[in-house]
Amino acid sequence: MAADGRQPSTGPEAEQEWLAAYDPRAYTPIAVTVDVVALTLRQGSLHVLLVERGAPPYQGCWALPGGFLRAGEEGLDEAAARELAEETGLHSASEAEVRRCRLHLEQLGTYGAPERDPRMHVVSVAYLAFAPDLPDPQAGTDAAAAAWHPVSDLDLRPHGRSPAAGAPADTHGGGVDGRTGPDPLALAFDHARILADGLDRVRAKLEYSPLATAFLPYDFTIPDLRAVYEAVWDEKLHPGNFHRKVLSVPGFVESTGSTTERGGARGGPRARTYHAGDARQLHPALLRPTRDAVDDAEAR
Amino acid sequence: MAADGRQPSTGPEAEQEWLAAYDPRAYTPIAVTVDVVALTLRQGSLHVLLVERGAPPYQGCWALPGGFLRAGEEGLDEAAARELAEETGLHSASEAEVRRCRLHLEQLGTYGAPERDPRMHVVSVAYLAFAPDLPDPQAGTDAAAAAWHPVSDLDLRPHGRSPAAGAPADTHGGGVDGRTGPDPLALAFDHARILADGLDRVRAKLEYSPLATAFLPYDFTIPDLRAVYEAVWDEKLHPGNFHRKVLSVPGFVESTGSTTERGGARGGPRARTYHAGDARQLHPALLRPTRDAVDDAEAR
DNA sequence: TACGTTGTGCTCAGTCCGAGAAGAACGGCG
DNA sequence: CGCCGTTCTTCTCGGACTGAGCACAACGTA
Repeated sequence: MAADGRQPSTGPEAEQEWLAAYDPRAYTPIAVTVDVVALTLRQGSLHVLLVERGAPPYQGCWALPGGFLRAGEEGLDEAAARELAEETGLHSASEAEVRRCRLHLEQLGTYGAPERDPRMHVVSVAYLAFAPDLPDPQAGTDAAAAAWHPVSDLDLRPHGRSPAAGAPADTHGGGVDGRTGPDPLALAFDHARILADGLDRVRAKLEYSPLATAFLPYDFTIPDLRAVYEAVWDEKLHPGNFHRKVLSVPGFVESTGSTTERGGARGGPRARTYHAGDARQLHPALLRPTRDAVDDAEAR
Repeated sequence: MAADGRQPSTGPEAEQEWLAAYDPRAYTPIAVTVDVVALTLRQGSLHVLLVERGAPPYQGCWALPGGFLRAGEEGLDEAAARELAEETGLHSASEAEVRRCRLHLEQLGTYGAPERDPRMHVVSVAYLAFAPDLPDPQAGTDAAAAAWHPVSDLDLRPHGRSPAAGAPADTHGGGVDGRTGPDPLALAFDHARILADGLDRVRAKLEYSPLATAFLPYDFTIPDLRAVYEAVWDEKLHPGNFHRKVLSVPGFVESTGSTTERGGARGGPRARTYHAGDARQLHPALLRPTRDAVDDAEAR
């Protein structure tokens, strides 16, 4: 129920009294915040928008963008959209993109463990956003301390846990390409967990929803779309089969009738362009291959 | 972020000041509640646990069981489990069932529109529970006003909206069997929406997760499992193909080696018994048939 | 005992998917 | 300008899976 009105064993008078006693204003307060896991594709790899914390706790750490829900003024979806716009500078830079629905925003989950913030009990509603490649947040705005980070640079293990304790010792393929940072970035609060949940969600969502198009500009090619799937799933896909499959799913993409101006950077013919169709679900789904290995990993 | 600590354009002193100004204690308070969509199977049809409201608003209406999150004392999962136990009388009746993990509880979503409760801004974290057939909530306990209701008796359209306005005019198959109530029960607050989201979730979840077993006792037969799918999806399934499919998915069910004591109520041989396997996902998934019709309905 | 019901297993045809390959268009380089 | 490697697109083929129907045996009930 929204705010409780129960207690059936007594009359309505005691009911009113009990309700008054439960007025949260008189009790330990709870803060409600909205955090956003904003994902985009840059240079073929998945990036997440982070802000640098300027105050303790976790001062200097990177965290998901977010802020308080404005009580009585806005719903959760509005708050998430507002936070994202403030942090990316989207409001001025490319508001047209938002209007064109080139940005997907959905609720991810809510995190409310009492000890997740040392100051007080904070309930955070996390949102997941997919965006096409956006410009860097401009300095001089709210978003000065915000930046896109490659997901592979981040430490997604549970907090502060050493690799030997509990978690499998392998690096999970995050550092095989030898990126710059020797130790992966740790995130503030339980944001590593939230980000990990967001990544699970986006990986699953690409299978049965056409949301991969949200990572691309309005017009795109099938190889562009394949690059999204390959980046999110971290797997190479068979170009021919992917092409056949995408075109066979009704409502996934619609042809524009034209092609790209030039071929690929390393040669190859021009590709036909498409834009997103009107389907909200993919039937049949675009299942990802070699799920058996994933099965084994999850069963452990 | 959990509680904001940003504002990069000024120094840390202004930071502190700003943080203090955002202390939610000083602002309009927000209440956080936890509501539970508890589903079970009774006589072959899906039922949901509801409580009757004893106080305005929506006095006399049925609502989802729920209550306030106890600030600083419990997380969201704990609060949901507590509410469910209080409302069903599970704590005394069949705690063994809970211990055996015969009850599935997962977060469904969070609802925080400012006007969803007329008294104040209430953010509700909804949970979804699957349970085997539980006894009726006993009178004389917290759960006196609680009861299991067939889902098909409820009005799941958006609030107070007449069938002609906006929503399609068809009854969506909810009343074809001519059940007792002439008009379907309306739920308090936005609980019809929450329940509808829960139903969507459970229907989708049966496809790729083995959670159908959460609706059954520890030992069950394949026809029992088929009955769960048929009730949730509201579709008849092919017995032979269902049997083949369930046994072919690794980790879905494990044979106990024995059979039922008697045949079916209307004849037929004894069935072999199984219990849930250790798989957390179904590979390959158990896709539901005739999704094309669903496609059309969702495309509208 | 007869009959309808149902669990379990089988067959068969259609569809889908992974893998490979071919043809054509393109960029870059000598 | 011609060659070569790259890549978009289409095609083929064999295996796997799915939906539909059927068979048979075991069971409850009349």
